[in-house]
Amino acid sequence: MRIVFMGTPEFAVPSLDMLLKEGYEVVAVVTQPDKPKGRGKKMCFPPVKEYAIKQGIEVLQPDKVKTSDFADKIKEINPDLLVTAAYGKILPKSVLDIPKYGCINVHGSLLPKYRGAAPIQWSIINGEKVTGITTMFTDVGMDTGDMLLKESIEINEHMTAGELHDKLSVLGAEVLKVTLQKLEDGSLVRTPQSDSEATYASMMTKEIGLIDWTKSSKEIHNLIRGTNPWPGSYTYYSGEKMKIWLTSVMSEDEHNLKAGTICNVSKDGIIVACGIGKLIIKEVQFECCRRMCVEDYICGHKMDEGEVFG
RNA sequence: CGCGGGGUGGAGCAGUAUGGUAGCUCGUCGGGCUCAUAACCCGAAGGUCAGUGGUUCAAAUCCGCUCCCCGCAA
Repeated sequence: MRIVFMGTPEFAVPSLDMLLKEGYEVVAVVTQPDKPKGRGKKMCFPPVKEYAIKQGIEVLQPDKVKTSDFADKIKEINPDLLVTAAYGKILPKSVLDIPKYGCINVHGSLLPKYRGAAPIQWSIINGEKVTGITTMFTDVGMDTGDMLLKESIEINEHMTAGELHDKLSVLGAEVLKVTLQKLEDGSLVRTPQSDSEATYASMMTKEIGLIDWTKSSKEIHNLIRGTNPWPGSYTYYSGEKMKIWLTSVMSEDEHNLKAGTICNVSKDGIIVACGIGKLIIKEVQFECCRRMCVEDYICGHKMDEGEVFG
């Protein structure tokens, strides 16, 4: 089976890897254009491109996919199937209709929940206990196509978005593998999504990471792990931006302290009063410094009880 | 050449405008106090001040270059 694989970030790499290991003929890889990245504004290849080059696969990086040029290029390649995984652009019907089997997408949530760009982060931020992978036939909407297979995975209360991402990217490859086997033996069943149950997971931005201390300790803890490692959560301490990497919920009881008040500072962590409950901060990072645990931080810095974050 | 902050005993920091004995908090080790301790008291070990070249009687400090870390921006 001739496959064109479309994907961009790290999440997509295990799926591409699986296709090759299973002996599928990946005739081209489509990925987003190179972008200047990092401190020196160096142009960087997307992870999928890095991988594809190592495997000697042709890489296409169109600026736009809703052009007849791109559709023509795919027609010329003439694949039997398109596989997408976190490609980052909505494909037009003119492209989706080209392969005889259509286009299969790997999505990092249990659809129709968390359609969109950042399902992994939002499922943690919202405190979900379970999420998973859904494979689906791609249509012209945003993750709205008919579902094929689902596999769920538990989220524990300490898991970060980064950890969940790594697990889901591997699970995604496995579910895709089974999906393709069923496609080939004709046993795939399409299940339409219930639009009324759909939710959307918008793209992550830095602003999402700003901590609102009037929320509960649990909600804040979820925000911090859901934005770890990117974009990260932060607050302000005496005018300086303070990024918070690691926390745990200390209590969920009512209290009458002002939200954001520092209750205790010790080498075990910084205890902060939230709207409801208290949170213990264990790892922080200030601008210009590397991230460090609170025990290290308080060695050379002052932070007193009664001061307020935010 | 995108902007900016850093690299100082094991950890986190001060010292750098005005060159002149290596300093603070913590940890470690030893001793003391205590029913006891993560608390307190006394003492000790531990540093080619990121590297490199230069200026100087003298460089953590001034000048040149290199390496590494981080924030913004993408």
